[in-house]
Amino acid sequence: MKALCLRSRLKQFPRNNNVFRRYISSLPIYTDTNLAHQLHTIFTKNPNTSPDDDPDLRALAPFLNPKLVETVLYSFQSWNRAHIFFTWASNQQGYSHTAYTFNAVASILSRARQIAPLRALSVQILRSRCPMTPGALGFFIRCFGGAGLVDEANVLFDQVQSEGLCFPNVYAYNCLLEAVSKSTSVDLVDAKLKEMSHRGFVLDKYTLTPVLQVYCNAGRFDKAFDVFNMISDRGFLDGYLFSILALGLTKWGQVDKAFELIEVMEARNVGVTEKTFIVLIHGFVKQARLDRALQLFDKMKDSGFVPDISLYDVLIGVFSTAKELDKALGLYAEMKEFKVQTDTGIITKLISSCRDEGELKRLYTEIRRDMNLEALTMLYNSLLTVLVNNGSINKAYGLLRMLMKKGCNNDLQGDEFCWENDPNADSFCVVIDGLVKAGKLDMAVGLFRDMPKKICCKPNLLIYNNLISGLCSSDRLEESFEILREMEESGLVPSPFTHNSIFGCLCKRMDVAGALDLVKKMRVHGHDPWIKHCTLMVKELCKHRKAVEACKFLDDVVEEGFVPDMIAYSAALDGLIRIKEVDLAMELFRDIVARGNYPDVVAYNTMMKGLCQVRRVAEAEELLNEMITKGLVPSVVTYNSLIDGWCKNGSVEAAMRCLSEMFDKGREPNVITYTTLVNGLCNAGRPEEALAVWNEMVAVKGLVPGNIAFMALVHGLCKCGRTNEAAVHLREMKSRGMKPDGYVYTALISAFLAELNHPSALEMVKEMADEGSFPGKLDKNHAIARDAVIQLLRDSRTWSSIRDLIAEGKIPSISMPDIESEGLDGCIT
DNA sequence: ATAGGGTTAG
Repeated sequence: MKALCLRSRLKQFPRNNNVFRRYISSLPIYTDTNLAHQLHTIFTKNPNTSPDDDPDLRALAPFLNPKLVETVLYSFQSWNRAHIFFTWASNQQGYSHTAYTFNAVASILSRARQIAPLRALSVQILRSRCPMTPGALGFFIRCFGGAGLVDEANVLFDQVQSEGLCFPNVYAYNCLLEAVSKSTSVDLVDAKLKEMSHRGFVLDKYTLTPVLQVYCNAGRFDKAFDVFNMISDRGFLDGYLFSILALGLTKWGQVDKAFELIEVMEARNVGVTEKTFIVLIHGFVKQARLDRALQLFDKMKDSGFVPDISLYDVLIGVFSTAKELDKALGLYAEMKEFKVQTDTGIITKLISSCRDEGELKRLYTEIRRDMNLEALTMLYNSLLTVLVNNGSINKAYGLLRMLMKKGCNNDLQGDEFCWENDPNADSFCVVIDGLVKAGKLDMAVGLFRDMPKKICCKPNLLIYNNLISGLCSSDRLEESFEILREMEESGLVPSPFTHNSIFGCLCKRMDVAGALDLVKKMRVHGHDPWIKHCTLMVKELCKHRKAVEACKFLDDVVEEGFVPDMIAYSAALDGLIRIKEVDLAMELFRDIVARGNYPDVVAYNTMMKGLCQVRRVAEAEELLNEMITKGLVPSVVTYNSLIDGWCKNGSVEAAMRCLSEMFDKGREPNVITYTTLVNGLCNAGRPEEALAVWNEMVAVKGLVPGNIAFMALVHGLCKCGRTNEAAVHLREMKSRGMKPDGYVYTALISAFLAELNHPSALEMVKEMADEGSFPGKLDKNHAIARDAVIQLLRDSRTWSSIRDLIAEGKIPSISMPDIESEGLDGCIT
């Protein structure tokens, strides 16, 4: 009894040494204050020496007794000291812990949430075989429950019984149930309830409350309502039990039922506590039931409670995501009425409730006085963001510039805002980013240069990255390097994005040496160069017929330890093929596997195209078989390339066969397939079949031919001498809004001239001239067009029209001397 | 607050 008394008195003391010392000196005789003090001092002051080596401790050990140990345990501020002392005491000869010393250390460890030592303690208490009263067991179990060690509590509860150390009473059971109450262990609860009734225990309120809690946690409302009714029948019902049930229902989405329960409480005059209101409103909001949340919120106020800031915060938060500024402001006004102190979180939510500039300004006028400088800057930055997102980048820029002018005051003309705050780095970030996105790089750089040299405006990584990336996209590489240098000097570490922005720019410029230098630097930073930039380098080099250099670049990148992917290699393959280095391409293609990549369908397509173009269709066919063997599925592109190859190789039959096979294989031919065939058939002098194929594409397959397809057909028909049909398709093409180019017109004109149909040829020249499609001097078709014009000038039916076109400048590229030299000066006035 | 690049038709 005395020990219990002592413990509870000790617990009231804050863990403060002076207070403790004063207390120690007032202790009654039965505790040796001097001893307790000495032990406390030794364990506090020598944290580094092992207690076992301490001669002073060895001297004190024989005087240990449970009461002393308990006193000393509670005297430590740190759980760790207490634990060390407890362990030391455990090992002293002649001393044994009692349930009370175990409980003392258990409560200390539990409060400090020291799970592992607590677990060890449950083993130790069993091993020590110390007997305990049901009350002591209950206390111990509650320590475990408080630390969340539900299973351990349960096991221990059973073991102390089977070992005969304790026979639990209702209180001990209740403690166990309380420990279990945070869990969803319905089975465990049921088992314990059964045990209790077997033993003839009367279930009281403290039994049934945790039981209800567990049923609610597990969503077992059938059982929960049974228990609830049982509690009600026994007359135990109170607001707390209602709130457990209501909150459980809420957590399981049954908001309406929870709300009904509150109404029942009101009807029965069971007071709903403030905490219940708060917890339920939060729960309703979490369940996205703003309607009920607001209803309950009103009830709460009707009951005379002043809602706390957390409720205003969460409700304003909902209105803020819905962008309902008015409703958010309504709550805010109410909050002020209740004199609830606002905070930054709420101000932030109000700011993000604003949809546009107007709303931000309104908000500013309404809550200006409640905002501190930090909040003002936030509002200001929101305004800048809104402006930037609405495309008013100039306005955002202007505002920021205005703010940068010190002594910003009420005279700011034309603006209702009065900013007395300073912009911060975020302000600049928003505007610089906006300027970069709007392509106003010079302004962005200028603003960056003018950033005030203050800590709050120190450019951050995002600013540097955005600026460097913007400059790089505009090929302003030198400035990017300069800014990168400044960035590093300022102590910021470039991110992979920073380096890759510059790397991409170097690749776009085809600066192979520069790119490789940077890759070396990046490797030091542990940054991978983005392969898409390597691919870009390859593409650009290939565009300039430098496919060999591209391959070398890829090799060098590999040398640095970064292996490009198949896409980069495919680009290189294509580049080699474009400069007719098919054998080199083949070599690379075979080498790719050795580099750890597997050629994919696109790579095969590229290779096959290359072979077909140099009439090595048989090899292309071999590749087709190879890819199928490797489990790759040929695409429409694959077949299209092959069809083209066969057509150009004189085997139109094979191409046609392929077309029907495509259907079988489920690779639906597309416009390109048909166009290729139309072209091939016309070249083979088979216009009827070409028209049939065309018809199948349009009428049967419902495909929509584009510019190139139409031009192939028109050109092909001209070639076959089907000029009139060609002209019909030209009409159709134009009626569908497509614009034929000089190539097609020239074909038609030549064809009409060949048929000696000068009037029709003239029509075509007119159309071509009217559309400004007359082939320029550098155009392959220029000579043909010019010859046609000359021929038409020689014909009395057509010459005057041609003369007019020349006079109007619609045939600009035919120079006078050209015509005069033909001796036709009489035709031109 | 950050990926997405390679292949086919006159």
